[in-house]
Amino acid sequence: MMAPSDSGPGRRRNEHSHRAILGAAITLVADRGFENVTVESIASHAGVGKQTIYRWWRSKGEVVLEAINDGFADVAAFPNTGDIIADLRTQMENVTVKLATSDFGSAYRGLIAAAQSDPELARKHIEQIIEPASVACRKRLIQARDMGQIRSDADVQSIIDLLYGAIYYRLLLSTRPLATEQVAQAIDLVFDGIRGTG
Amino acid sequence: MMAPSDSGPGRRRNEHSHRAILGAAITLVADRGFENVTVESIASHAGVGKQTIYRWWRSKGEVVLEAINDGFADVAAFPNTGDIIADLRTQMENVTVKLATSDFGSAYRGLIAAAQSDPELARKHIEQIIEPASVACRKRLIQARDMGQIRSDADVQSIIDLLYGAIYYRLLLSTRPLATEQVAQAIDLVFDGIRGTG
Amino acid sequence: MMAPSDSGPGRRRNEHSHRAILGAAITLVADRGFENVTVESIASHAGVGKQTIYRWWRSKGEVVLEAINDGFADVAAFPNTGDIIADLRTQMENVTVKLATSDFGSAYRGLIAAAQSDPELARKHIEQIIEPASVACRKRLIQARDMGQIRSDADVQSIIDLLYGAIYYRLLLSTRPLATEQVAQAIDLVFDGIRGTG
Amino acid sequence: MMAPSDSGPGRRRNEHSHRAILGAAITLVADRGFENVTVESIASHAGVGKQTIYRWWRSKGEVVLEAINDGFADVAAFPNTGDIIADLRTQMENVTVKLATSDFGSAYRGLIAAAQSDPELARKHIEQIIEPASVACRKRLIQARDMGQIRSDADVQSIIDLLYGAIYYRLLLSTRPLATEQVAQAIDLVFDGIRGTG
DNA sequence: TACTAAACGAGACGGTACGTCTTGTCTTAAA
DNA sequence: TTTAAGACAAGACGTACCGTCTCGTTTAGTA
Repeated sequence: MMAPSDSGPGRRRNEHSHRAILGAAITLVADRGFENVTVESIASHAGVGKQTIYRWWRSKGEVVLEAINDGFADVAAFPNTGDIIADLRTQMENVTVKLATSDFGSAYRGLIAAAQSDPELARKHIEQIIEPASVACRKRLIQARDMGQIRSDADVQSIIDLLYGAIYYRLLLSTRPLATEQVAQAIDLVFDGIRGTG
Repeated sequence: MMAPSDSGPGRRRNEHSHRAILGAAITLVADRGFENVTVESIASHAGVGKQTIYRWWRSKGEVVLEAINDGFADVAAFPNTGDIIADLRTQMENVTVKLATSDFGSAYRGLIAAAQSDPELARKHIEQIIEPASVACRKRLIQARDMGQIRSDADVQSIIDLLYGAIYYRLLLSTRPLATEQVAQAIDLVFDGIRGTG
Repeated sequence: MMAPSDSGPGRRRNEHSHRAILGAAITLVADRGFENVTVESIASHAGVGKQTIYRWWRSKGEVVLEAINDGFADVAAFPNTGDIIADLRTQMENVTVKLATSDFGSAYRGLIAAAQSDPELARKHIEQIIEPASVACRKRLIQARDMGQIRSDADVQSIIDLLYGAIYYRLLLSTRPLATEQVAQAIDLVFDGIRGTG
Repeated sequence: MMAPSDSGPGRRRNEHSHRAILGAAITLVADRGFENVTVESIASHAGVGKQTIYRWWRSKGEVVLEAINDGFADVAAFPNTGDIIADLRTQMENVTVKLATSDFGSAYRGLIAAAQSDPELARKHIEQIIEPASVACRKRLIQARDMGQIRSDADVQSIIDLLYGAIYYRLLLSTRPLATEQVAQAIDLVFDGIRGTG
């Protein structure tokens, strides 16, 4: 999403159309799957001209990225109860539940697929979704490490890759449904490897 | 790829065309990226009619799947030196190196992306690539567990998901290049969690 | 249709297939219209390989030409009662009735259409259908002229073109159905112009 | 050709492309023959997308119909000198000369052939070309009949069918070239049959 | 009784065009 | 000046047939 012109002459961006586009995108992607949604179908569903979409987004993928990013709002805050193991478990479960929601998960899979051949979209995906989650997780892990809750020699980024890797692997590469219990087992194994003496 | 008719009347499948198609697919995907390759371009590069592709494969994705599967041949055999930690490290490193090969890795990313919106292709990907690797890994882990090299209460499938998850996460969701050292760090963490008393 | 090899070793032409092909051609053309019939559909309907059709005919048009030529057999003989006016009227009515038969007429229209862009087919059509009819008509007209039944200065070929022209014009270029009464009116006008003093 | 939207929003039809398409159609049909021209070749010759052709015409045949109709403009007006015989002779000669022009005649033969298997195209051909010519001829004949120049009991439609039939018969079903002298002979015969006492 | 040769049903092959779809851009009239 | 509508050039889609080319089998004559 581009920044709206903050001032100057000319008609301002129509917020109603903006929301209608994001809404149509999410609805259509849920209905037909990411690949079967076209910019034209989003435009006609939103009662908007195609040009209005191309004016503010580079592609269908970026529309969906913005819509999905909104949807991740409720798992943005990393819990901090003082118990790192419990907090990681909570957060990973929240993320898993979110992704296991079939409409949302399927839209997100479509977005990730689109990003494989669109480096700019990939960059924005990392920047807006992956990195923030990673940073929050890293911050919490470092705090825990400082408190001795996890081993001081464990590489923080590797822990993050293991935790999220287990979830995304099941999201993208498994015929089995993504379930919290399964993910929990993998997480527990990581806990066993990283537990500190504190 | 369909099974060739074993007998009966009619002209036989042209193996030269078969190989030319797989070759053209790999070359083109490496050159232009999966999304920018069309069935038409594969056909014309292979000196073949489009129908000959559609006769034997359902889509571009399935052609690339067959070509990629051939390419995985040299990491199919799971090492077995008796030392599970060393064997896992070797295998994961081999897989990582394979996927880090930019042409191959990029083709494979395209295939995985295509499979997100084509359940039949996803099924074949799992069946022909993911499952065999998973089965080989499981077999080796169970043997190691029986020998006491890894904890008897560790869930084998979870271990597999963690190991492969860490690799695929970096392949699909990272701007950083996929490197063996990085993957190795994650693997070591898993080892710490699963090491047995043997 | 090509001539069969007159001697030598080798399997002889299969007359059953020959008839099955002509039959399938007529049936299919009647069912779907000339343009919607393919060599493949004739072959599969006749239970015959495509090559067997291409071995004996140059194209779909030539298969249909042979089938149609068979169908014209019953209007081949020109009546000769001594009264040229009555004979012409009889013959033109027979031809009209034949062409007004919807299956036959529609197949024949398809053949004429195909001949517009296939000079070889056009040549064979003229040679096998148009010319024989023309020759028979010419012979009868000349005999009548010699008997003084038609004007001696009337150009015979022009009479033929007028008579057949009126029929074919209605067959090929009219939305109105081809009917004997209508054709008869035109013929009568020609009679008025050519009547002799005998 | 469809009627343009009379108003409302949206880009207007591009008249330059419209003319380029008709021009390319005529040129190509003259060059290669109707059957060897494809919608794709018209599009690429006209520097136009295929969709722009399919947006305004149902088929190649309808493009050519429009182009041919333009070409008939100079024989649209039926002469009226007061002498019906002379006028008919003039008009029939003009039409013959037009159709004998090899490019134009060959394009028109292709159109008539296409119309044999496309009832909608046939309807438009009749409506836009055959009927107007027929109506003009009928009007002139009725005026002549009223003036006693032709027999009052002659069926006007039959006269028209004879005159045009003789021309089209030679256009579509003869190996001999279409020539005015030949057509003239047939017309004279009709004149002999219809001449009135005026 | 073999051998040779042609025709057969089946069906894969390299091509070409089809008519449809979607892309991202451009043009218009209304608000 | 932005909007919705919608035409535009481009080009890939997957399908249908084309006419040719194997296949392995069947049928007739030589030999």
